[in-house]
Amino acid sequence: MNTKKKKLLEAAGWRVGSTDDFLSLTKEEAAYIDLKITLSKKVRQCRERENLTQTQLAESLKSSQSRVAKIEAGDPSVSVDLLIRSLFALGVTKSELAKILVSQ
Amino acid sequence: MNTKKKKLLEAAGWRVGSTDDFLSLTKEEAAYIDLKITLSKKVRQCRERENLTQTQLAESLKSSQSRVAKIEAGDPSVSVDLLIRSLFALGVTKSELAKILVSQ
DNA sequence: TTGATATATATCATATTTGACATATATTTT
DNA sequence: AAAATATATGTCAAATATGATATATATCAA
Repeated sequence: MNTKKKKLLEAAGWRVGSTDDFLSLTKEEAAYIDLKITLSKKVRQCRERENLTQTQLAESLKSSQSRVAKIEAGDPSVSVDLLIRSLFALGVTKSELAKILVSQ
Repeated sequence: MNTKKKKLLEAAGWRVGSTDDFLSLTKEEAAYIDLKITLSKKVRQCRERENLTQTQLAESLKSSQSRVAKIEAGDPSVSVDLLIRSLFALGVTKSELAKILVSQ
Protein backbone atom coordinates (compact mmCIF):
# COMPACT_ATOMS: atom_id res chain seq x y z
CA MET A 1 0.00 0.00 0.00
CA ASN A 2 1.40 3.43 -0.84
CA THR A 3 2.33 5.89 1.86
CA LYS A 4 -0.28 8.46 0.91
CA LYS A 5 -3.11 6.00 1.29
CA LYS A 6 -1.61 4.61 4.47
CA LYS A 7 -1.56 8.09 5.98
CA LEU A 8 -5.16 8.64 5.02
CA LEU A 9 -6.18 5.42 6.69
CA GLU A 10 -4.18 6.13 9.79
CA ALA A 11 -5.54 9.64 10.02
CA ALA A 12 -8.96 8.06 9.91
CA GLY A 13 -8.14 5.78 12.79
CA TRP A 14 -7.36 2.60 10.84
CA ARG A 15 -4.35 0.66 12.02
CA VAL A 16 -2.50 -0.51 8.96
CA GLY A 17 1.01 0.36 9.95
CA SER A 18 3.54 -2.24 10.96
CA THR A 19 1.62 -5.35 9.98
CA ASP A 20 1.40 -4.33 6.36
CA ASP A 21 3.48 -7.18 5.03
CA PHE A 22 1.75 -10.15 6.55
CA LEU A 23 -1.64 -8.60 7.13
CA SER A 24 -2.13 -6.74 3.89
CA LEU A 25 -5.60 -5.80 2.81
CA THR A 26 -7.22 -7.71 0.01
CA LYS A 27 -8.33 -5.75 -3.03
CA GLU A 28 -11.93 -5.90 -1.81
CA GLU A 29 -11.09 -4.71 1.69
CA ALA A 30 -9.07 -1.86 0.25
CA ALA A 31 -11.93 -0.86 -2.04
CA TYR A 32 -14.30 -0.91 0.91
CA ILE A 33 -12.14 1.27 3.14
CA ASP A 34 -11.44 3.56 0.24
CA LEU A 35 -15.18 3.96 -0.26
CA LYS A 36 -15.76 4.83 3.38
CA ILE A 37 -13.08 7.51 3.30
CA THR A 38 -14.46 8.99 0.09
CA LEU A 39 -17.96 9.13 1.56
CA SER A 40 -16.90 10.62 4.88
CA LYS A 41 -15.07 13.44 3.15
CA LYS A 42 -18.12 14.12 1.07
CA VAL A 43 -20.36 14.39 4.12
CA ARG A 44 -18.25 17.20 5.50
CA GLN A 45 -18.07 18.89 2.14
CA CYS A 46 -21.85 18.74 1.66
CA ARG A 47 -22.62 19.84 5.20
CA GLU A 48 -20.35 22.84 4.93
CA ARG A 49 -21.79 23.71 1.54
CA GLU A 50 -25.23 23.75 3.18
CA ASN A 51 -23.88 25.89 6.03
CA LEU A 52 -25.05 23.43 8.64
CA THR A 53 -23.39 22.71 11.96
CA GLN A 54 -22.72 19.11 12.99
CA THR A 55 -25.49 19.52 15.54
CA GLN A 56 -27.97 20.55 12.85
CA LEU A 57 -27.09 17.61 10.62
CA ALA A 58 -27.32 15.33 13.66
CA GLU A 59 -30.88 16.55 14.26
CA SER A 60 -32.09 15.74 10.78
CA LEU A 61 -30.38 12.36 11.08
CA LYS A 62 -31.86 11.80 14.53
CA SER A 63 -28.32 11.24 15.71
CA SER A 64 -25.86 13.22 17.81
CA GLN A 65 -23.16 15.80 17.19
CA SER A 66 -20.49 13.43 18.38
CA ARG A 67 -21.54 10.79 15.87
CA VAL A 68 -21.52 13.31 13.05
CA ALA A 69 -17.98 14.21 14.09
CA LYS A 70 -17.10 10.52 13.86
CA ILE A 71 -18.79 10.23 10.49
CA GLU A 72 -16.67 13.05 9.11
CA ALA A 73 -13.53 11.74 10.77
CA GLY A 74 -14.00 8.43 8.95
CA ASP A 75 -14.12 6.61 12.26
CA PRO A 76 -14.08 2.83 11.80
CA SER A 77 -17.18 2.50 13.97
CA VAL A 78 -19.24 4.28 11.31
CA SER A 79 -21.04 2.09 8.77
CA VAL A 80 -21.48 2.78 5.08
CA ASP A 81 -25.20 2.78 5.84
CA LEU A 82 -24.83 5.80 8.10
CA LEU A 83 -22.51 7.55 5.67
CA ILE A 84 -24.99 7.17 2.86
CA ARG A 85 -27.97 8.14 4.98
CA SER A 86 -26.01 11.25 5.96
CA LEU A 87 -25.52 12.18 2.34
CA PHE A 88 -29.19 11.58 1.58
CA ALA A 89 -30.07 13.76 4.57
CA LEU A 90 -27.93 16.47 3.00
CA GLY A 91 -29.99 16.27 -0.17
CA VAL A 92 -27.58 14.23 -2.25
CA THR A 93 -29.38 12.25 -4.95
CA LYS A 94 -28.63 8.74 -6.14
CA SER A 95 -26.98 9.98 -9.31
CA GLU A 96 -24.89 12.48 -7.36
CA LEU A 97 -23.86 9.63 -5.09
CA ALA A 98 -22.76 7.73 -8.16
CA LYS A 99 -20.60 10.65 -9.23
CA ILE A 100 -19.07 10.78 -5.77
CA LEU A 101 -18.06 7.14 -6.06
CA VAL A 102 -16.10 7.54 -9.25
CA SER A 103 -14.42 10.77 -8.18
CA GLN A 104 -11.07 10.21 -6.50
CA MET B 1 -45.93 5.70 -2.65
CA ASN B 2 -46.85 3.95 -5.85
CA THR B 3 -48.10 0.39 -5.85
CA LYS B 4 -45.19 -1.02 -7.80
CA LYS B 5 -42.63 0.26 -5.34
CA LYS B 6 -44.77 -0.81 -2.41
CA LYS B 7 -44.88 -4.35 -3.76
CA LEU B 8 -41.13 -4.39 -4.18
CA LEU B 9 -40.66 -3.28 -0.62
CA GLU B 10 -43.15 -5.77 0.72
CA ALA B 11 -41.64 -8.58 -1.30
CA ALA B 12 -38.37 -7.65 0.31
CA GLY B 13 -39.83 -7.91 3.78
CA TRP B 14 -40.45 -4.23 4.47
CA ARG B 15 -43.73 -3.39 6.11
CA VAL B 16 -45.03 -0.26 4.44
CA GLY B 17 -48.64 -1.26 3.92
CA SER B 18 -51.47 0.08 5.98
CA THR B 19 -49.67 2.86 7.80
CA ASP B 20 -48.72 4.66 4.64
CA ASP B 21 -50.67 7.81 5.36
CA PHE B 22 -49.42 8.67 8.80
CA LEU B 23 -46.13 6.84 8.73
CA SER B 24 -44.95 7.62 5.22
CA LEU B 25 -41.30 7.39 4.42
CA THR B 26 -39.34 10.58 4.09
CA LYS B 27 -37.57 11.20 0.82
CA GLU B 28 -34.28 10.17 2.43
CA GLU B 29 -35.65 6.94 3.85
CA ALA B 30 -37.16 6.07 0.50
CA ALA B 31 -33.86 6.75 -1.27
CA TYR B 32 -32.07 4.54 1.22
CA ILE B 33 -34.46 1.59 0.83
CA ASP B 34 -34.44 2.07 -2.90
CA LEU B 35 -30.67 1.83 -2.87
CA LYS B 36 -30.68 -1.37 -0.84
CA ILE B 37 -33.11 -3.01 -3.24
CA THR B 38 -31.09 -1.94 -6.25
CA LEU B 39 -27.92 -3.35 -4.71
CA SER B 40 -29.48 -6.63 -3.64
CA LYS B 41 -30.77 -7.29 -7.13
CA LYS B 42 -27.33 -6.58 -8.51
CA VAL B 43 -25.71 -9.08 -6.18
CA ARG B 44 -27.86 -11.88 -7.55
CA GLN B 45 -27.28 -10.72 -11.10
CA CYS B 46 -23.51 -10.61 -10.65
CA ARG B 47 -23.35 -13.92 -8.80
CA GLU B 48 -25.33 -15.69 -11.52
CA ARG B 49 -23.21 -14.06 -14.20
CA GLU B 50 -20.16 -15.55 -12.48
CA ASN B 51 -21.91 -18.94 -12.23
CA LEU B 52 -21.41 -19.10 -8.51
CA THR B 53 -23.71 -20.73 -5.99
CA GLN B 54 -24.79 -18.83 -2.89
CA THR B 55 -22.54 -21.16 -0.92
CA GLN B 56 -19.54 -20.24 -3.04
CA LEU B 57 -20.16 -16.52 -2.69
CA ALA B 58 -20.66 -17.03 1.04
CA GLU B 59 -17.21 -18.62 1.24
CA SER B 60 -15.41 -15.74 -0.40
CA LEU B 61 -17.36 -13.39 1.88
CA LYS B 62 -16.61 -15.51 4.94
CA SER B 63 -20.33 -15.63 5.51
CA SER B 64 -23.02 -18.28 5.13
CA GLN B 65 -25.37 -19.45 2.40
CA SER B 66 -28.37 -18.35 4.41
CA ARG B 67 -27.03 -14.83 4.70
CA VAL B 68 -26.36 -14.64 0.98
CA ALA B 69 -29.97 -15.68 0.45
CA LYS B 70 -31.02 -12.80 2.70
CA ILE B 71 -28.72 -10.41 0.86
CA GLU B 72 -30.36 -11.28 -2.44
CA ALA B 73 -33.84 -11.22 -0.93
CA GLY B 74 -33.27 -7.64 0.19
CA ASP B 75 -33.87 -8.67 3.79
CA PRO B 76 -34.06 -5.62 6.09
CA SER B 77 -31.46 -7.17 8.38
CA VAL B 78 -28.82 -6.78 5.66
CA SER B 79 -26.71 -3.64 5.76
CA VAL B 80 -25.53 -1.59 2.80
CA ASP B 81 -22.05 -2.44 4.02
CA LEU B 82 -22.62 -6.13 3.39
CA LEU B 83 -24.32 -5.48 0.07
CA ILE B 84 -21.38 -3.45 -1.17
CA ARG B 85 -18.82 -5.91 0.17
CA SER B 86 -20.71 -8.62 -1.68
CA LEU B 87 -20.45 -6.73 -4.93
CA PHE B 88 -16.76 -6.08 -4.38
CA ALA B 89 -16.30 -9.79 -3.67
CA LEU B 90 -17.94 -10.44 -7.03
CA GLY B 91 -15.35 -8.26 -8.71
CA VAL B 92 -17.45 -5.16 -9.17
CA THR B 93 -15.31 -2.02 -9.33
CA LYS B 94 -16.03 1.38 -7.84
CA SER B 95 -17.00 2.83 -11.20
CA GLU B 96 -19.23 -0.13 -11.97
CA LEU B 97 -20.86 0.39 -8.60
CA ALA B 98 -21.52 3.96 -9.60
CA LYS B 99 -23.21 2.83 -12.79
CA ILE B 100 -25.37 0.44 -10.79
CA LEU B 101 -26.63 3.32 -8.68
CA VAL B 102 -27.90 5.38 -11.56
CA SER B 103 -29.43 2.44 -13.39
CA GLN B 104 -33.09 1.81 -12.56
C1' DT C 1 -39.96 -40.81 -8.69
C1' DT C 2 -35.76 -40.60 -6.14
C1' DG C 3 -31.61 -38.55 -4.91
C1' DA C 4 -28.67 -34.64 -5.21
C1' DT C 5 -27.91 -29.91 -5.23
C1' DA C 6 -29.45 -25.12 -4.69
C1' DT C 7 -32.08 -21.70 -2.45
C1' DA C 8 -35.35 -19.89 1.23
C1' DT C 9 -36.70 -19.04 5.91
C1' DA C 10 -36.47 -19.08 11.01
C1' DT C 11 -33.91 -18.68 15.17
C1' DC C 12 -30.20 -17.30 18.07
C1' DA C 13 -25.75 -16.17 20.48
C1' DT C 14 -22.23 -13.02 19.40
C1' DA C 15 -20.33 -8.97 17.24
C1' DT C 16 -20.74 -4.45 15.57
C1' DT C 17 -22.99 -0.07 15.24
C1' DT C 18 -25.68 3.28 17.41
C1' DG C 19 -27.23 7.63 19.97
C1' DA C 20 -26.32 9.72 24.10
C1' DC C 21 -23.51 11.77 27.32
C1' DA C 22 -19.39 13.93 29.35
C1' DT C 23 -15.83 16.65 28.43
C1' DA C 24 -11.73 18.35 25.89
C1' DT C 25 -10.21 21.40 22.42
C1' DA C 26 -10.78 24.55 18.46
C1' DT C 27 -12.80 28.44 16.35
C1' DT C 28 -15.45 32.54 16.13
C1' DT C 29 -17.62 36.61 18.12
C1' DT C 30 -17.85 40.39 21.25
C1' DA D 1 -8.99 38.33 26.38
C1' DA D 2 -13.32 36.23 27.63
C1' DA D 3 -17.57 34.24 26.22
C1' DA D 4 -19.99 31.78 22.98
C1' DT D 5 -20.19 28.44 19.61
C1' DA D 6 -18.44 24.50 17.02
C1' DT D 7 -15.94 20.32 16.68
C1' DA D 8 -13.26 16.23 18.58
C1' DT D 9 -12.70 12.23 21.46
C1' DG D 10 -13.76 8.65 24.86
C1' DT D 11 -17.13 5.63 26.97
C1' DC D 12 -21.17 2.80 27.27
C1' DA D 13 -25.86 0.60 27.28
C1' DA D 14 -29.10 -0.43 23.82
C1' DA D 15 -30.13 -1.48 19.14
C1' DT D 16 -29.05 -3.72 15.00
C1' DA D 17 -26.40 -6.83 11.97
C1' DT D 18 -23.92 -11.05 11.69
C1' DG D 19 -22.53 -16.00 10.83
C1' DA D 20 -24.02 -20.29 12.13
C1' DT D 21 -27.28 -23.84 12.40
C1' DA D 22 -31.45 -26.32 11.40
C1' DT D 23 -34.65 -27.29 8.27
C1' DA D 24 -38.05 -26.35 4.59
C1' DT D 25 -38.69 -25.99 -0.21
C1' DA D 26 -37.26 -25.64 -4.95
C1' DT D 27 -34.79 -27.24 -9.04
C1' DC D 28 -32.70 -30.58 -11.71
C1' DA D 29 -30.43 -34.95 -13.08
C1' DA D 30 -30.66 -40.05 -12.87
